[in-house]
Order: sequence, then C-alpha cells, then structure tokens
Amino acid sequence: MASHHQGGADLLSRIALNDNKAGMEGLDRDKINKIILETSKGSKFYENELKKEQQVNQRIEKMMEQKARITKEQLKQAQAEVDKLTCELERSRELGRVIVHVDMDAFYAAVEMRDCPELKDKPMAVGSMSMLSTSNYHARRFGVRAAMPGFIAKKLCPNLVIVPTNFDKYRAVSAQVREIFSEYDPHFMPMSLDEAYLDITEHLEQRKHWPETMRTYHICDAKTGNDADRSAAESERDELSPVLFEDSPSSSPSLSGADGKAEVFGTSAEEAVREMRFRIEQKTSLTASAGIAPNMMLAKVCSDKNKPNGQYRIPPERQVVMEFMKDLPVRKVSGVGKVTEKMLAALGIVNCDQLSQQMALLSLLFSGTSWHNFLHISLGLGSTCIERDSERKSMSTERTFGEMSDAEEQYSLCRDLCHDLAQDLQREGLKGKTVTLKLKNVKFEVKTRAFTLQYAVCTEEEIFAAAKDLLKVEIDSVSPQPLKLRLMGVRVSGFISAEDKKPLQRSIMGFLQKDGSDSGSFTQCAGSVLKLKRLQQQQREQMSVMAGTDTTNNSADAAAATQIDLSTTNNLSDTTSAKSLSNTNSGTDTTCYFLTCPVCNTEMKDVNLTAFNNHIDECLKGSAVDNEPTHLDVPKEQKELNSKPPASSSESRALKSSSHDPSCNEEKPSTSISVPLVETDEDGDFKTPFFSHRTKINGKRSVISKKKMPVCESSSKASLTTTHNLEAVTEMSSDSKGSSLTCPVCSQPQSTDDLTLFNRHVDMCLNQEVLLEFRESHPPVGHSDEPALKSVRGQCKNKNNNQQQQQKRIINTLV
DNA sequence: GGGGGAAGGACCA
DNA sequence: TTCCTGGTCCTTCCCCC
Repeated sequence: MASHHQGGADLLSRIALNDNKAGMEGLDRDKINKIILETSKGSKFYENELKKEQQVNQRIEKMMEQKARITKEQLKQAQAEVDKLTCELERSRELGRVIVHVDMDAFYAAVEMRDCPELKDKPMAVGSMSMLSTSNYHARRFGVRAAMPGFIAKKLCPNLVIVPTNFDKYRAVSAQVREIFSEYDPHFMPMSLDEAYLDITEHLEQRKHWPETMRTYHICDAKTGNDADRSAAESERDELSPVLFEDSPSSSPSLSGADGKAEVFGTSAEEAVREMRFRIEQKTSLTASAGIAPNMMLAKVCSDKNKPNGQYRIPPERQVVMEFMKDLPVRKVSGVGKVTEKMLAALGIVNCDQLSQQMALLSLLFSGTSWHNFLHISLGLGSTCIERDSERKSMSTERTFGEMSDAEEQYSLCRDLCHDLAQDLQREGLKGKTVTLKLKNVKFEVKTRAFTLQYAVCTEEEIFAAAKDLLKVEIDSVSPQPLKLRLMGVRVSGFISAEDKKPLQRSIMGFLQKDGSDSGSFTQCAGSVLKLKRLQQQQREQMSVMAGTDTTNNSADAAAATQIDLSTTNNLSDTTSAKSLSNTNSGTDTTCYFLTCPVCNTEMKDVNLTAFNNHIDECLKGSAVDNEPTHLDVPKEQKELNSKPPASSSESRALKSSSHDPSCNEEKPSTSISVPLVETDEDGDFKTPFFSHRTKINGKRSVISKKKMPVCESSSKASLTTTHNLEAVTEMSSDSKGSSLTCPVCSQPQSTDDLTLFNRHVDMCLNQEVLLEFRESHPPVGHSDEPALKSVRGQCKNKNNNQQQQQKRIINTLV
C-alpha cells in the first residue's frame, strides 16, 4: 500500500494518495504522499483522520483476536455453510441480461475544457481551494484528483487551474446524454449526472432485425443544432479528445472513422454500446466509457477497465466471469471502500480469488449481510435487475462554513437550511416524519441528532421546530462554552407513502398553509393563535356540514381536525370555541366529547367519558374489533370519519405521568419533555401529531395497538399541555415584547427571555395542579387492575414508546 | 429474539 | 488560510414486548 512507503505513515492510509482512479497509474507516489502529508499535518482535519484511522486499526485488532479464537471445527462448519450457499447462488446465477454501465470521462473537467479550449493543455480541476470535484488527466499526473482540497492540489501542481463548478451547465449536458440513454433503455437508471446503468437486452433483441440504415450515423449530422455558442469548441473536438486522454486505449469511433462520412454499427452488444458512445461524443463533444456485463456489479467494474474513452465486455459465460474475477482487486468493486479494503488486507485478502478462498473465515468474522455480499462478489454475481424509479429515502441539505460559535447565528442558519429543505421537499411533494440535525464541530467530529415525529412534515416551520430543539440540546450540552461548528445540515427522512399522505395531514396543513408564515418568533406565536382560531372556526363550520349529509374524504379530515380542536381546547379557559361542540356542564363526568373508540374506530358525537369508556370496555371484552357497537347510538356517517384519530405528542406525556402505571410516575420528566415538543407549535401549523394509519402496523400488529387511546387518560390531558402553550403565547404576543408574563396556571410572573423555560414552567404547573384536579374529577372508568383497561393503557404506552425514549434522552441531556 | 428508533459510520459520485 | 455535498445502506445500541 502506498502509505507503507512513508516512515511512520502506517496510520495514514486514509490521507495518502488514492490511486484507484483511472489516469493515476505510474505516479511517484512517495513524493506525492510526502507533499500531501506535509500540507495536512497538524491540521484539525488531519488530527481527526488520525483518530479515525486508529479506530479502524482497533477494529482490525479486535477482528484478529476474534480470528485467533476460531477453532478448526467452527471453520469446517462455516465452510459447509458457505458451500451450501454457493451452490444455491450458482443455481440462480443469471446470465441472460445485458447490463451496461456508462460513465462520462472526467465529466465536469471535460465540460469545462470543451467550453474553454485554452484549458485543454493545462492541468486543471473543477472545484475550489477547499475541495475539488474532479480533475483532468494532465492534473492527475501530478496526483491531483477528485475529493482533494484545492490548496493541497496547488502544492502538488502549482500551475493547476481551478475552475469553479457550474452545475447548471453539467445538468444541461447530462440531459443531452440521458436522451441518448433512453433510446437504448427507456428505464435506464441514472446514478449521478455523469453515470448510469442501462439494461439493453430488449434493445438488442429489436436491433437484430434493424436494417443497416437504422444503425448508421453520420459523423457531423448527429450533432445538435442548438449549440451555436459552442461551435468554436466543437470545431476543435477532434483535437480535444486525444489531448484529454493522451494514453487512452481509445476506441473512439469518431476518430477511427474520421475520414468517412458515416459509420455503420453492428447488432452486437459491443456495437450497440460503441454506437451509444459515438452518439454521445457527437452530441456533446465529450467521451464516455462503458462496461458491458451480465450484471450491474460486473458492468461497473468493466466501465473502469478501459477508461477513458473505452469499453469492455464480459460475455455471459460463467467461466469467463470467474476468470475475470480472479485477479480483480477487491477495492475495484463498488462498495468496497478504504476501510473494508484495509480490513480484508489484514486477513491477507487483496483480490477476489483470495476473497473466495477465505469465505468461511469471513463468514465467521463479518455480519451476515457483509459476508453474503463478499460471497456474491467472489462469484461475480450482482444485480441483474435495474431498479426503476426506486423511491427516495431521505432528503437533506447541509452547509460548511468558517467557525461559527454564536448561538443566534446558528439558529438562524438552521432556519435557512430548513427553508431550503422545505422548498426541496415541497417541490417533490414529500413529507417525512424524522428530522435529523447534523453537526460537525471545528475538530471535524460529526454528530447527528434525530427526532421522529408522529406525523410527517414538510414546511420550514415544522422542520425548524424540530431541528431547533435538537440544536438547542446540543448548544445547552456544552454551555457555557459555545458550540463551535463548521458544518450544519438538516435531513428529513421516513417519508410517508402516497397512500398515507392522502387524507389527513394534507388537508389540515392546507388550512394552515393558506397563511404566510411570519419570521419573528413572537409574531409567529401570535400568528399561530390566529391560525388556530381560524381553524377552529372552519372546523365548526365543517362540523355542521358533517352532521348533515356530506361524508366524503374531506369530512374525515374535518372530523380529525375537529377532534384536535376539542382535545386542545375543551379543558382550559378558552372554551368559547369548544362550547359549540361540547356541552360544558357543571358536573365533572357529564362533559360531552366527540371521540373515537380506539378499538372499533367508531366515532361518537356527544358522548361523556363514562359512556365512552364503557363502550371501549365492551369492545375489548368482545374483542370485536370490527363489530359495530350496539350500545351506543352512532350515526352511520360518523363511522366513516374515523380513519385517522388524532393523538398528540402531549398524549404520550400525559400517559407517561399516569398514576396507574408504576413505571410512569416520573412527574418531572414528563413535564420537561413537553418543552421541545410544545415549542414546535410556534408556527401555528398544527403540531399535534396523529396516529397515522401505517399499513405495516395495520397488517402486523394487533388492531388494538394501532389506534389505542384511552380518551379519558390521554386526549383530555393532552389538551392541557397543548393549549396552555397557545394561551401563553397569546399573552405573550399581546404583551408585545415584554420581558415577563404571567403563568396562566399559577398566576406567578415569569421571565419570557426564554420561551422554552416559560413553557416548561407552565407545563410543570399544569401537570402538577391541573392534571391532578382533572384526575380527581375524571376518575378512570373501572379500576386500574381491570385487565381490559390496563391492556389498553399498556399498549397506548407502547405506541408512544419511541417518542418517550427520545424525550428521555432529551431530558437527560437537559438535566 | 425481534422490531423499531437513534446514532454513527462506510461508501458512492 | 483552506479538506464538500447529498445520498444510501449497514451496524450497533437501546428499549420494549
């Protein structure tokens, strides 16, 4: 390995030159590594790399210890398992598909050189002083390569020209190339702007019957007509290619047939791919390399084989495949990076032949997925099915900057990131439930902190609400020291499926999104109350519609929304809006609610808690999940409205403090927990999470668990926490920017310097006083040892478990 | 032991 | 002086049934 040549550089395989790239052969590695080391040494980045390197070394040490403990017997057994699996894999080996991997040569650099011919003789790279995206082949001679910071590249090659990236241009060229791809495989799979997998099996089938005219391309005609501004560059095309790729094993068709006007391509796979590359070059003046093989793994390796401007094919014969794999260094395989390479090297495994020799050992040292992957590689197996339109799993945005220690600045940046991300998400119509904050401190240590909401989000306010809480925890954890950051990123994942997306959230968010969002936190709070009031008004209107005839999809939304309305308001002073729906009687138990049975999903209008609990008990006893309850008169329409009963994050808190569950007795945590969650409501978008109908849950778990919510215990209590904050906020906003305000519960003035602290205080008061009162006035129906009810509670708790876990973590950090 | 979330890391272009 | 960005997948840990 390169790094071994360096004295004491054993730890630096991470930082040393990686000559895995095309065009990097035969360099003076020692000299290059020396420069890289000298330039890097002492930097925070270097220190961090050193640390990571040591971690890898420790992993290797552990692995070697493990290896030493392996007995012959174990090895024999493992070998048997490997053999068995090998047989199965062999049997299912598929050689029938023709998979092509196409990779544009030094793409960004090539585009820049094409458009600026004076660059073509110079070593150049695309990127900045901090990071290069790619380099041309002149620069590679100096050891300059992608993923290298520009300032180091400059040390290696003082004459290096660094051109800033121009993604719009690359995207445009990429679109041209993809147009060609789609003619060979309409379902091709783009991997990046410059790379794609194609399955040309069908194309070849048709191609067999094509007349020669359909396989004939004229050397200049194929060029696009809309590139007038590029004509100068194009005129130099013929000179460009050889300069770009001096020692290339060129098979460039346009050059080989330069004297002829037209080129006729054959019907074989090689000819089809050669034609495709020819057309790419004609259209863009850029060259591409390609690999043709029976599967994606092999095709990818092949495309690198004759790079640049070349192609390589592995025919669909097992023997040839195995022969090809034998000498292939494992590092050449996509998915084997420097860490895996180093770990395998420690076991004496460098090429794929050795890999297959050591499979039994590997099966004992690596996880199932890992060694199965190794086995696939060693057999030359890979995916033969190009996964079309695979769904995106996450979306994120991140930014690197100079040291940033000011918390205000950090929050502001966080909001900016959320803004950008929200735009991206909305552009793709995505909503996700998990918000992850990524932080890199000035020592290059990366931290991620995630929070999973019970509902999917996509707006700036929603994402920021979660992200800023995560950020706050991190800032607080080092306080009074400042958090010194160099990167911040925000990610949203856990996208809900199209099915889940449909009814509820969209329509509720729809109500709210009609309003523009304000920027200051106080005005946002005020705005949130206004929005809430408007929502309540809308819900009232919809309620009356529902009570009448209309029970379409929207009504389901409205019903859910109405429930939120009730559960968030009916227990506190602002009963004005709730009155129209709940008859607030003086008696404790007679208050009527609009509720959903967690067992049978039936919605009940104007029921009191006792009746409702009785209903639940009946449902549970009969375990008649889908039976219609007969003891409560429920209008038919309402039953259709219950696809998404609401639950609030506060509910989990309320549950947690339930005095009936011994494990849920920590009053304090449950109050602190609510802080970050309640704060997330500030934008006025409804933050109250819902139990969503996840198909998985529907399919697998008991029906009870999917929507359990002992209403007397959770909904009503939840409302306390949710509402008081809005009220607090109301006061605050009316108070403009006063520095103190009165707690609505204990009536004591509180500082408003920190909204979080204020909310925490109110939560505490509520949980201590109001909840107790509430419990007294609403004793749970039945006794706590009544099995049915217990079970409901238990499962309810379950449902909120993960959130609680997260909350606990936050508390721990806060405390 | 399995499921699921969180956190961190490997790897890719 | 200065070491990216955006994505996926995997592993490990933890908690709960």
